[in-house]
Amino acid sequence: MRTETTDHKGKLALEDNELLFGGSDFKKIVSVEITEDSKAVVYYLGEDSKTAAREFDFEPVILLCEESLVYGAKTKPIEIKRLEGDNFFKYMARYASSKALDEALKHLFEITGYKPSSDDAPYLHISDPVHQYMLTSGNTCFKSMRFSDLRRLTIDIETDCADEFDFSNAKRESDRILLIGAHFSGAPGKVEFASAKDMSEKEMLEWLSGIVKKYDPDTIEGHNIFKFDLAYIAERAKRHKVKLKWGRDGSDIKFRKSRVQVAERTLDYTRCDIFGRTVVDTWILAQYYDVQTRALESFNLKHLARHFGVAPADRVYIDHSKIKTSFADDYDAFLKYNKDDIIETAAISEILSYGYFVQSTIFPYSYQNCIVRGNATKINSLFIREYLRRGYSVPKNANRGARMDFEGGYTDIFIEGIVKNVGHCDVRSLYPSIMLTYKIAPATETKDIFLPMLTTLRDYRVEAKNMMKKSKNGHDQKYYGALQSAFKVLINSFYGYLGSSIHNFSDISAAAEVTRIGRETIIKMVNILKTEKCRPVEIDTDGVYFIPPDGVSDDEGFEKIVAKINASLDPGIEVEYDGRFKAMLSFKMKNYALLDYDGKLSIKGSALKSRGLEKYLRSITYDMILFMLNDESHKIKKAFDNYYHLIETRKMPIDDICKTETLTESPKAYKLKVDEKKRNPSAQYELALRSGREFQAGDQVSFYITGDNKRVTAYTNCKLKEQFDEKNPDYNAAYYLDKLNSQYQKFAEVAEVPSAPASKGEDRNQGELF
DNA sequence: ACCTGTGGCTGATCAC
DNA sequence: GTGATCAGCCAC
Repeated sequence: MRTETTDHKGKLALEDNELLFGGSDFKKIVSVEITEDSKAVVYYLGEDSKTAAREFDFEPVILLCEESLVYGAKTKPIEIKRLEGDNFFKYMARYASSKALDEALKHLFEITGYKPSSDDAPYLHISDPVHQYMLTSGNTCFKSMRFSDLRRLTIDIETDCADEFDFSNAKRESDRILLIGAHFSGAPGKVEFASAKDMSEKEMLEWLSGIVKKYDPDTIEGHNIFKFDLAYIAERAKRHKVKLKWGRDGSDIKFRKSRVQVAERTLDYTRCDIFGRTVVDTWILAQYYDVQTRALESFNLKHLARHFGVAPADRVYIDHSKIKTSFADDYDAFLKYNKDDIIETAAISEILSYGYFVQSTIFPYSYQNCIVRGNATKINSLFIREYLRRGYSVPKNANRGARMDFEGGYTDIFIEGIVKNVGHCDVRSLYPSIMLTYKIAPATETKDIFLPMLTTLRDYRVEAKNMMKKSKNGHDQKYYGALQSAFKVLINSFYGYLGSSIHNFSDISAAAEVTRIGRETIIKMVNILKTEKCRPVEIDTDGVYFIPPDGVSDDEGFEKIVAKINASLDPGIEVEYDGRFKAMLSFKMKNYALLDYDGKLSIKGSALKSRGLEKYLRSITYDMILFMLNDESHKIKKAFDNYYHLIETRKMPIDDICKTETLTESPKAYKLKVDEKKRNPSAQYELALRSGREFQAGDQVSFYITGDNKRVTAYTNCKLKEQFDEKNPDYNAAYYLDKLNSQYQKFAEVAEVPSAPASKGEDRNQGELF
């Protein structure tokens, strides 16, 4: 392993590690596809910077627990291999073609009664042929490539439909595409247009197909491209009988309904596959990003561009309801608007997709699937790839069906209220460190690759971080940054993989052991802190906030305390001092706010900063906490009165009043449940159903409450934000004032301010306003 | 068709 | 009113 050296492009020569990057040395692959006549087409970046293709026979395999399972099928395998060891899947049958394999699958279903997709089947068929080919060949995408080598085409369309998110409008005769903009990464900053001003819609679609052919992109990218642009384009193409032959083999683009899991959310979308290319949707990338950071207020492009600081200085914004007028009356602004959208999308994509580009060099999945598949699923493929490479049998999941629960991290709160001079320390990578230190790995993982892989990842991450620091140019710095954070994601997913119950090597009792040691470790930390006369404030899983003894008020003092903790913990378990804070509001478990010595406030926890909270409530919460931590509680009342007045007179803007919620299931699924009394009705779904628009799981709905009583039933007294009329504000002031008041009351005790704010000299008790 | 885990807080709804 | 339950969001 040449981890110290770099190749001619300055990349770490990590890619030689077969455990992580697969056993093939086929470099610069940009895409792998399987054809109907069972050929694997490998597209790669050739010496002349042009994309070339090589074809191989695709001989699909199937794993069996018994050799005899395939006896008697119409087609015979060309090879049956006995895999070593005694894991459940002991035989690998190889077939001459996909067609032959299909016959075998049919036979297997007939004799076992299990479908290939069943977890209980006595055979294992990897249904994604591209994945299977990569898995068995050891190929992965993008090895020895730079992100800038990717040929990326970013597109965005403007249409004259009334609802910018509803592609179903495309079905209407009257609807049409007004503009298509396209940006190729090889010509940064340049956007080409096809406009309804000088082309028919049919010609515009043909123009776009021409652009795809001309630039031969590896990726086609866009914001909300799955749910809007491609769906709309396909619908209009159907109408004009235009074929969208965008595939590298000249094939049509293909659609199918799919879903992607993003933490607790499931997003429905229409997946689009283009032969030899990858579709990248920044909307989906932003969803993943938000799970890690919880920093996004909205997933619209305007908001994202501002968040990532990529909005052009002279950015043109057009209210979507005015798109048509702008097209007719202010065409230059219209073009600039589309161009800005595209430039921003390309920039956001570069930031958010880099990590998946790096992942693609590791996992035997297409770039597209590296984006939409979960981490545990991807990690699973590493084990299977390596087991098969060694000719070793593969276990079947031990926990199927019966889900076992196990205990997680320890969380506690010792002091509630405002505290000053608080330090924080945490165990560096708690769960991975526990797995490595105490050698916890899946029981079924007999070839002993789980921990070595984890060690390698950890070492590589350290190295990537060093390289990042040493980098002399922005490009390298970004690359190593993406690399180290991709490693971090993987490292952290190993524990989740153990605890999952659906993968081949997952092992819940091992996961339970990891968390048990985790709890033991953090309790030990707290006890040492107490011995050192510190007062713990709040702990959560791997870290502690604590007040030091009197007299300790600088980093050195805190570091000494942390050193004491480290001295008592097992080698391999390292505690890091993570900084100190001027003041802290310890509110509830997992809910607190920190004021640092630069005066910056950071807020954590769903009770204090949830997107489910209306903006004005988030805002007053922030104000109150900031005042409290700065010893300016006397200012709270005035702020409260301001908010109160704005709501009372309905001058508070609707953006601050409305609530935005994500539909976690489709309105149809919701309605079924409500009808069967399996769930309660709720406003966002009722509005989605009433709107007439086709909402899907993962879509967001912004709405507000109407009526004049503070105790109205929300789902019968609500309107979409779009229905709001500024000139005739009809939100329920009493309802929102009551919420304002409750929020105030929550903090009144902590802040030691009057418990009943008198806004207009009225008498109020217990915070009751009405 | 898709899936890393547990723990905690809050608001909305409904049965009692 | 109160408690139970669910859904949604968030911390780690």
